[in-house]
Amino acid sequence: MMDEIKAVARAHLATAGANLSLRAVARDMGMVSSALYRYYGSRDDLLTALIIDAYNDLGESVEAADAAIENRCELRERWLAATRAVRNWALAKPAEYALLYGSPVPGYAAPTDTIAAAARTPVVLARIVADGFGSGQLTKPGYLPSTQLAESVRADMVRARGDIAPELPDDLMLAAISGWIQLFGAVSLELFGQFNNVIDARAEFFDTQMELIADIMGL
Amino acid sequence: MMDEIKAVARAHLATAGANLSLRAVARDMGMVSSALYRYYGSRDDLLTALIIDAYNDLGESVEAADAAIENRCELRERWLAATRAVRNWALAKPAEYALLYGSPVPGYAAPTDTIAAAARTPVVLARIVADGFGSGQLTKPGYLPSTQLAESVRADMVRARGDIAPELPDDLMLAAISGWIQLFGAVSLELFGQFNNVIDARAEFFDTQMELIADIMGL
DNA sequence: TGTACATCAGTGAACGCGCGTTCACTGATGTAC
DNA sequence: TGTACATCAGTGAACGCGCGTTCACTGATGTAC
Repeated sequence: MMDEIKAVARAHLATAGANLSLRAVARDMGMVSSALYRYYGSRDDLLTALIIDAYNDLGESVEAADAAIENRCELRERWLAATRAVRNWALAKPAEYALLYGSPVPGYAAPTDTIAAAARTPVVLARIVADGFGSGQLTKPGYLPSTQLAESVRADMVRARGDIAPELPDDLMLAAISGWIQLFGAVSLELFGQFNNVIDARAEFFDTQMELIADIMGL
Repeated sequence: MMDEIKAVARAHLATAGANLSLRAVARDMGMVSSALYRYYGSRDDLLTALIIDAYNDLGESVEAADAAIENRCELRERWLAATRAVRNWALAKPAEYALLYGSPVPGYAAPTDTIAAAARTPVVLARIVADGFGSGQLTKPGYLPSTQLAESVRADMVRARGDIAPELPDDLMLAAISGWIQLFGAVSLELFGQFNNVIDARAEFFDTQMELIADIMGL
């Protein structure tokens, strides 16, 4: 059924990148290409389903990694566990990572259905900081920026913390977003080949970066 | 001649992404597709030429932005100018940015010819830190990590600073690389759509991030 | 218990298009004697 | 000044392949009477 189609399509992503071919998927399933139209209205619909699945799969991994830290006050442990989960997921499923965080697929515009699934991972990261603030354990980032926040950036921070952590101060929210950027920057540069001939000790290097940004966040 | 082919191919990248089509390029030039083979041995050769050109174009922008800061001791100004040049270039040429820093093109392996061109931008960034250290102005990062560097990461730092700044201490080199990650993380997340519905004040937000990381680097 | 009908997953042919690459060739230009 | 030749950019047909999507259809299964 639909799940089997997605499974085969996922396998194809791994070799063909985002150039997903309906005919190739059908071929692998021993079907004729037109049969897929009973399940997905078009190639883009299938792609959307794959993207949502991938966001959810990543989100679940990260949620599980965070949840596995029993002492919820060990904020740094939670941060390290969650960020490692992102990297491990990306290494295990590079094509799906590229689908989510790589170059946009030409001619494909992600529908709004994807945004809830896309938010799961950032929410875990934000929640770590919010939990720390909520318990009084974390009152300010480990490093306060020397420059003042522009009003427009402040407005973005207000919206970004939204329902997750409405009471979180701007500078903590900004620190969390910096961590988010550092995390996905590190994973993307590694996966997309920019570490070749530069960084060999990749897991250790990643940990170093995440420890550093944890310091900055004050975890 | 060859430059005109590349110019047309670049225009195609903008609409078709990395799915560059030789036939489409030839069509736009009013030629027959086989004529291109007089200039490029294959589609991959053309792609390689475009990648090298793009790395050089970006590198030149960044070098020029850095060089425009007359007082070479204004390290923070140099850092902000160089990083803004990366972002501006990426916004002006999103398809070329995606070609360099986005998902790898399926079935294409970048030849080693690209690495010298690819290094130009990182070299500018590293040189800013190295200049600061060389002049005695910058002796340590603005924030010292709480954890010790693993031996394997230390070895990568040694190689990474290579000929650019052989005398640079590990922690400064690491800070520079963190800046590199933050920079490309911020640009990639913005360009690849992860800021949609999250960050609106993009230029200001980018500056905020680059100021913060400049603090961390000690600039 | 047996017949008539509806459902619906999957077929196969077709439409109209795309692609990279090869290969023998044309025909204008420039050079050598 | 005029002819013979070489160069070489670009042609056009072909090979063998790919694609997404549509549409009338087959044929097995399950349901209703």
